[in-house]
Amino acid sequence: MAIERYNAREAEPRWQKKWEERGIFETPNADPRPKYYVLEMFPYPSGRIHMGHVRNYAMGDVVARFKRAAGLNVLHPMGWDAFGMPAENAAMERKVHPSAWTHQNIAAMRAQLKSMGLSIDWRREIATCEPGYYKHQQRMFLDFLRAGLVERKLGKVNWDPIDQTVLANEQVIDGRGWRSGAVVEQREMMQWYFGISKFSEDLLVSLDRLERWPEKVRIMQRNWIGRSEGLLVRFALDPAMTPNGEDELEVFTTRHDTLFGAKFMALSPDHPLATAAAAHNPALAAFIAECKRHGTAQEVIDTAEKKGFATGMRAVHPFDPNWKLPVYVANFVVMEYGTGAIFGCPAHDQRDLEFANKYRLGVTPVVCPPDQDPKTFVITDSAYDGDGRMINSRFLDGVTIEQAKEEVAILLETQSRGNRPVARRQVNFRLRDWGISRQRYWGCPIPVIHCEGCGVVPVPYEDLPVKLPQDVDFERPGNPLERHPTWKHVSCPKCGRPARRETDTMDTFVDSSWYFARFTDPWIETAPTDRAEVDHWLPVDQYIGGIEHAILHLLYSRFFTRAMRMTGHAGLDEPFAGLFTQGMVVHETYRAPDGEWVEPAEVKIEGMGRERSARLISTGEPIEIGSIEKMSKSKRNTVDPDDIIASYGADTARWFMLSDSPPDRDVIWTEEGVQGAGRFVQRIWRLVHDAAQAAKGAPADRPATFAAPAIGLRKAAHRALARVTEDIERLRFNVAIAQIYEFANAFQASLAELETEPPPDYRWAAAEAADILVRLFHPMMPHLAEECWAALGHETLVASEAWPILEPELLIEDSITLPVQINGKKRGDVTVGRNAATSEIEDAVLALEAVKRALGGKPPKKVIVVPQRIVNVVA
RNA sequence: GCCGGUGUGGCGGAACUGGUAGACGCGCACGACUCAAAAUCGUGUUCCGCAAGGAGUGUGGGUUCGAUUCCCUCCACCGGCACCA
Repeated sequence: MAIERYNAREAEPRWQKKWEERGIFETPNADPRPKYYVLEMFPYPSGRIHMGHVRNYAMGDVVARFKRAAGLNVLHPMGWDAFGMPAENAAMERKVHPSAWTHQNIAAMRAQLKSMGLSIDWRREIATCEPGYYKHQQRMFLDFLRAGLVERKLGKVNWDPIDQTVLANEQVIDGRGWRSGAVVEQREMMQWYFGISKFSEDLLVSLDRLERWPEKVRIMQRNWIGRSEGLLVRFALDPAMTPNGEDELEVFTTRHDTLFGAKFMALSPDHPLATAAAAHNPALAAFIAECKRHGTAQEVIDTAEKKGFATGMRAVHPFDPNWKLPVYVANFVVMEYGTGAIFGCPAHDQRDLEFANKYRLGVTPVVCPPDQDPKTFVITDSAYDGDGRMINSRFLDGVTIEQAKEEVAILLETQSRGNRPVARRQVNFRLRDWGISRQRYWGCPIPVIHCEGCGVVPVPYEDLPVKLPQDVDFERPGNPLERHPTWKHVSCPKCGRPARRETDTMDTFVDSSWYFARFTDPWIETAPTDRAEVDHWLPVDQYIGGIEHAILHLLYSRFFTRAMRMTGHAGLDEPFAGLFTQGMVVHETYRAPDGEWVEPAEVKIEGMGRERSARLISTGEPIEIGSIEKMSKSKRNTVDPDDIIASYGADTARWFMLSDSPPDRDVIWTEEGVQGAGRFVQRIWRLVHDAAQAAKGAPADRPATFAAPAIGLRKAAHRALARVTEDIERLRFNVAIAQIYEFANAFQASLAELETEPPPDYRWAAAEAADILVRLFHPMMPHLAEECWAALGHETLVASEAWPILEPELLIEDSITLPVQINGKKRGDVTVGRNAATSEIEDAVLALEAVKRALGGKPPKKVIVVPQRIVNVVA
C-alpha cells in the first residue's frame, strides 16, 4: 500500500499550534527538576531572519529539546537586541520612526522564528528598546555609578566636520565620512565609561574556570585583556629644550632588557608634552593635526605608515648621562596604553625598526639569537623578538633576556632621581575602560542631569525610566536628542534650578550584557532581577552564538555580571558556564557580465566539477561563479529562510543546516544539500510506515529472547541511541545526523530482508526501533517526529517524551575484527573472540597468508598487539 | 599591523586518548520499475594501474612499530581589532 508523501506545509503549523495550545514549552520557575538554561545570542531585528539565525536557533533548539527529554527543567527564551544604528538609518532613508521600524521587524521575525518550530517560552520575550527593559538598565547604571564603576572622562571619537556628527568606525570608509565624504578627524569628547579595567585581573584569571568554553575564545580574551609585567622608567629631559621646563619623561616598557639598544623616544600625539610643545611649534601642531586625521580604529593606526616629528627635546639614557636620545612625536604610539610614551629599540621591535629606518636613527642589536654569531649578527628590515643572550649591552653582555630584565629593574629601582626611584615595576593591562556614550537617538538614555551648580546629578530612581521622546526628526545628521526642543531641558533634582539632561545614549552592548539575567524573570517591575530566580537559573548552561562575539560581547557580559553582583542584582560573576561558537552560513557568489551581483534564486547551474557554469534564468546570459562567502546583502548571495520553509518545510531546513558541516565551522548552503535533506524526510516517513506495518500485532510484553533478525535490529537501534546521545551532548550535530542515517539505512535493510510474516520478537523489535528512531531525530525535526509518533499509534506528544533508555548489553559484540598491519600498512584482518589472549591473537596473525608472505620464513622483529584495536607486525 | 582560527576524494565532511583514512550526506555512473518522465529501489564511486601493486589528509621536515592526530618550517584562506551587531 503506497502512502502519501509527508506534507510539511500542512503538518508543521498544525503541530506548532498544538504545542502552543498545550503550553509545553512554557518553563515554570518553580519546578523540582534540575534546571538547564540554553540560550542563543538574541537577534538584532534587522527585518528578516537570515540563514545564520536558522543555524543558530536550530542548534539551540536541539539542545533544548534533548535536555527536556533528559528530564531537566529547560529555560529556552528569546528576545530582541532592538536598539542600534540601522533603525536610525532607516529613519533617515525612509522617513519611518525607529520605533515603528523596529517593532515591524520584530513582528515579522517573530513569525518567522515561530515557523521554525522552536521550543521557546515566548511568554518571556523581551525587547531591549522597551522602557520596561531599559528602565532597569538605567537603574543599574545609577547603582554602578554609586558603586564607583562609572566614570566620565575624555575619549576619542571619529568626527565628521561637514555633518558635524560623531561617526561609528563602520561609518568611516577610507578615512572619510560615509555620507559627507569629508575627511574624518579624531576629536576628544567627554564620555561615560564603565570601569571594566578594575576587573582586569579577575576577568583574566577566571578564564581558567571556564572549562566549557572553546580554548580559542579564552586565548582571544586573554590576549585582549593583555596582562604584561614591565617597568615604568623615568627618563631625564634637558629642561632647556622642553616647552615649560619639564625635566622628565616616563615610559612603560616590557623590554627593559633592550635599554642599550635604545635609539629614540616617542610620544603619542595626545601626550601632554606633545601638546605643550606644539603650542610653541606650528610645524609640530600641524603634524599632530595630521595624525588626528585618521579614524580611531586600531587597524588604521597600525597599518598607517610610521611617521614622526622630531621635537628637538633630548632624553638622557638612565645608565649613561652622556647618552642623549632624540624625542619624537610618533603616529603609532597610543595614549591609551602605558604612559603614552615609549623608548624605541629598533633592533627588537618591528614598529620601532620601521620608524628608525625611515628617520635613519640607527639599529644596534642587543639580543643575539642562539644560532647567530654576535660579531656578525645584524638587523636590517626585520626586528628580532625571539630568545637569546645580551650583546652590545655593557654590563649585561652574555646574560639571558630574563636575567637582563631583572638586573635592569633592580638597578633602576634602587637608583633615585629627585626623591623617587628612577623606575618601578608595574603590571599593565591592554584592556581599556568601556566607553558607553553614543551620540545617537535609538539607544538607552543615560539617566543623569547636568546642573551648573550641582554638577552631575543622577536621575532619582522614582523618575525612571528616562524615556526617549517620540517626536524626533532625522532630517539633519547628528543626535536628535541634542536638538529636541524640550526633552533635555529639565530642572535639577537637587536644587530645582534649570539643568540639562544628558543626551548621550548607551552603547547597545550594554543592552546585551544582561538580557540573559532578565529572562530568568522578565515580569518583575520593581527591580532588574528577582534575586532568587536569577541565582537559580544562572549561569547559562549552554550559550550559543557567533565567533564574532568572542571578545567584546562576552567580555562585557562577564564584566556586567560582576558589576551586578557588586550592586546586589545577581549573586555570581560568570554568566555563561558553557559556550559554543558556531560557524557562519556561506554561499557561492554570482556576478553578471556587467559586474552586478546576482541572487542565487535567479541563477541556474549547469554541469559539474570544473565544467560547472551558471546562467541567468530569465535571459540565459552567462554568469560568473565567484568565491564562497558569508551571506550578505551587498554580495546578494543570500537565501531567504521563508522561501526554504515554504517549499521544503522547517524540518528540512533545520536538518540540512545541522547535517552538512561541523557546527563550529562554516556551512555552505547548497540547493542539492537541501534537496537531499528533503528526500530524507520523505524516506523517514515511508520507513516509519513500513516499520509500523512490520510491528503490527507486536506482543504487549517484551519477548524473553530475540532471534536473528530481531536481535540485529535491536543492536542497531541501541548502538545508534548510544552514539547519537553522546554526539548531541558534545554538540556534534553533523555526526549525530550521520549516525541517524546509518541507523535508518540498517533499519530499512532489515525490513527489506523480511521474506515472510515477521515473528513476534521481530514485531516487538521493529516497534522498539521505530520508537527509538523517532525520538532520536525529534530534536532536529520536531514536526516530522510528531507526525511519525502519531503514525506509530502514540497519543502523546513526542516533544514531551523522555529520551529512550539504553540497554548497554546490546552494544557488546562476541567477536571482534582486528586490522593487521605489516610495517604500519594494513595487510589484512583477523577475527578473534572478544577476550582473546594476546598470544592467541599473535598466533592467528602469524598464520595469515599475507603475513607469512611478508616475513618470507623469517621470524618477525616485533609484534605489537593493541587490545581491541590493532595488530602491527614489524618485519 | 596585532590577535585568533581553518586546510582530508569531484563537494560537505568522519576517524575515540597516536591505532583499518574517506563513516554519513551531496554529486556522478550503471541497473531495476515505467509507454515515458519524476519519484523510488539496487550496485559502484580517493587517485594511478588491466592486474599484482603503489601513492595519498595544504607544503617541506622531525618524533614513533604506527601520524589527519604530536613538534618545527612555509603557503593559502577566513574571523576580530574596542562607535556594526
